[in-house]
Amino acid sequence: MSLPRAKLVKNFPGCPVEATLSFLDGKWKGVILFHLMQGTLRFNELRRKLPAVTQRMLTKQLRELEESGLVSRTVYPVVPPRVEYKMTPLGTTLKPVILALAAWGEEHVFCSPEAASEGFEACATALQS
Amino acid sequence: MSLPRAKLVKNFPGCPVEATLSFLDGKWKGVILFHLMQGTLRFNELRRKLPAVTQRMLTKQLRELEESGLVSRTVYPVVPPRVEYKMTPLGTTLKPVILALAAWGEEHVFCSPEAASEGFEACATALQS
DNA sequence: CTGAATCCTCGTTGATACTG
DNA sequence: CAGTATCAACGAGGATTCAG
Repeated sequence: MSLPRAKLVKNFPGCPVEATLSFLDGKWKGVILFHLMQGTLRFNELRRKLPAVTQRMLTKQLRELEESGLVSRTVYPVVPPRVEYKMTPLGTTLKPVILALAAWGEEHVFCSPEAASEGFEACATALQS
Repeated sequence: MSLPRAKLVKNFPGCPVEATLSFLDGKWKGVILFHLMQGTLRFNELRRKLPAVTQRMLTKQLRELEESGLVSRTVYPVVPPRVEYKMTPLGTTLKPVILALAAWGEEHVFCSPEAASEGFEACATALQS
């Protein structure tokens, strides 16, 4: 494996589970990663995927993901500005983890038809390939 | 599946990943679950496994895990008090998730020989059975 | 469109001491 | 041993405004 190691921004953890969780810290990183698994997204596209997140928070979490080396940020020098976010190669190694999280959430938490109809399951299974 | 659904303590999430993460929220739940995967543990045994956590926080996180239905708490009416914590059947369904988190942490975060020598890998693989 | 800069609140966490 | 109680501090996160 020649991938760069994930950068530990905060204190060194005492356990690998804690280590991984520290990268998903904050309230939105897991969800951001989940959506970026499906491909590159622009800033406002991400905002629409995360109806509850503040602009400020989305920016902040994205910066932290970038600093961790899980997400890359590409700025196109055009007017109006265009900024695209996508997973880095290191970020894609988190796919099995995100999928495990999503699968458990679907199986043991979600129950409403609304949630089921949003296509989480189809999305997740499609990403398994 | 006849298991009870995990109880959503806080706001209803908009995504299954967020849902699962909400159960691992707080700084220690993931690690607690990781250690309880290996079997029942008493309160002070858990404290020794989590050198950095305060007594107050450990109690709080355990209560939240109990409220979520992931961990059970058994009090033995003896002197001195004896309280045992173990995963519920629902909690054990999180094993694949915890293992995924642990595996990624080992692969992409940990690098120090000290950490490696603590037997995380051996522990995790042993639990796969 | 994609942010940065402020200000402010509220919850989480730590420290410490006490108890059955 | 396994907690509870209380106080204080910090910082994550929200609301709002300004900018290239």
